[in-house]
Amino acid sequence: MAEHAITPRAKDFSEWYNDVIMRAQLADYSPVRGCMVIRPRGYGIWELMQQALDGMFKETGHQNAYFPLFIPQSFLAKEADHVEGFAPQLAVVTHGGGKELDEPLVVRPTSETIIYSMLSKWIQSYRDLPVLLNQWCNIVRWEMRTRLFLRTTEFLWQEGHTAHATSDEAETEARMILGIYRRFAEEWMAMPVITGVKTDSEKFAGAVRTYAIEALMQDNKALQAGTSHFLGQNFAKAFDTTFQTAAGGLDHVWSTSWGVSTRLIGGLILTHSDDNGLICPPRLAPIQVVIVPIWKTDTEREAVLQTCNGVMDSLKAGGMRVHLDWRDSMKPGAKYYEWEGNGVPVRLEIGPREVSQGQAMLARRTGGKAPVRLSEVAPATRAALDAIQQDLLSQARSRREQNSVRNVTKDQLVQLMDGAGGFAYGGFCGSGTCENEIKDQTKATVRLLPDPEFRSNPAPTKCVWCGQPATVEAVWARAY
RNA sequence: CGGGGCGUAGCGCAGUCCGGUUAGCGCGCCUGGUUCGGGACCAGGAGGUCGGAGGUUCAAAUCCUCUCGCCCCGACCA
Repeated sequence: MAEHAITPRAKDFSEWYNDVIMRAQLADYSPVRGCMVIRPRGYGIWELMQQALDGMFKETGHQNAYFPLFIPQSFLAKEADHVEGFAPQLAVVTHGGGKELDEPLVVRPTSETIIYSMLSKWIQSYRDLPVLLNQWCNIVRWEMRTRLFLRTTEFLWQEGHTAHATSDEAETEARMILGIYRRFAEEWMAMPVITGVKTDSEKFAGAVRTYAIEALMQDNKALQAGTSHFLGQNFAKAFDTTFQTAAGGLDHVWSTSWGVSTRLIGGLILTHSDDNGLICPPRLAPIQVVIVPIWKTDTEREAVLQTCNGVMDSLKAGGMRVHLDWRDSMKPGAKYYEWEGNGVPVRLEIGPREVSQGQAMLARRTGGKAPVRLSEVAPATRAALDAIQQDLLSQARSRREQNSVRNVTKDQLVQLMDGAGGFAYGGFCGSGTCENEIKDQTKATVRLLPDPEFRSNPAPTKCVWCGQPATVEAVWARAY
């Protein structure tokens, strides 16, 4: 196994990010520009993410379905903002079976159009509502510049699509999903997020409102980690998705769409990892515990083997994902480095010394090594995993808070974005003029108009930029 | 599309300016042995269209022209 050297974060953060991915074998560049291969160690994380999210979607009444990859080009054009927003990013198939197609097919950049065209057939009455769908799939958005996981031409995601009888119900759905995303980010990824609504310039093409979760990465750039859109009746009108109301009238459905993608893996890396490689939060670690046996003689080998197998069994019985590294071609120290680079949260070292003392040495990826009694190895390891999960979240949260500035002035905003970066909270008049000027001069965008929980107290009264009365509070940052 | 960097063994690189035997080095890989508690060592091996095409030359990894691709920064982007 060729190991990949890791550039320190302080030297070159972008290189560090790439190096961590290569070292941990999460992904690789593909022969096709802008695309990536997700390798087993990376895909394993995605599978765990899928399981967790899918469970939450099912619990809230959603069902999975699958809609086709190809969308007639004319469908995209039916919603004006939608086509305008996505036109530059489309991959279009013009030939099939050796012939030019009558109508070009778009490789889905998102599936609203094809889904609403189908919902129009399936929905007749308010009794058919709500429709709560989700699909796990790949999508393609042509990008000028790509980065592994964070922005690739093709990526994997889930897209939820729901149709409701009332505006309020759709709004509630969009909000509820945002809560799921937040819970997932914090409880599974140990990645704290702020929630709120996007400005018009940042919202999804075709949405009435876009809600989002935003996280702050280690380099103090923001990452949009998930979005949930209240679509109003925009797509329903474009695709004539109507239903008969209880009163006998005809109305267009109210709808939502929402998604998170393999970009989350990039967020996970950028939130937790260090100069030694990946740090994977235990709940999303394909391997949570690696057991490294140590022996010299055949006699020792037998005793160690027996103990290791016993430990592995009890950890598995305790619901943990364990790997026993029984390779005899590597010294223990070399294995330590390898598994650290791979991000495995807990390592158990078991040699003759441990066997004779009835213990195992438990090393945490986040630092620290201590013996645990073999009789308590499962609960002790479980506790270590839980502690690591909690520590990662609280460390990330305090880092975010240390790099958040409240009630910034114009000068502070400029200086901050030009220097350290981070989240800048301030008053905003709401004008596109100020928003654009700030973007031009600081390269920072409004990440969110934060939800009440995240707002400053007292609320800012004046616009950071123009000094006019503030209509809302905004959070600025440079973003991925 | 602009600016910068770069394509030589699986990975990381030297050699290129100033053309000259069989193109090297480290890591990894294979075989054998000794090792084994934080990246082991010795010996012997395998592995190359020097990104591609054309040109100059007695001779090209090296010089010239064209071309393909990758990374970083920018423009752009739920």
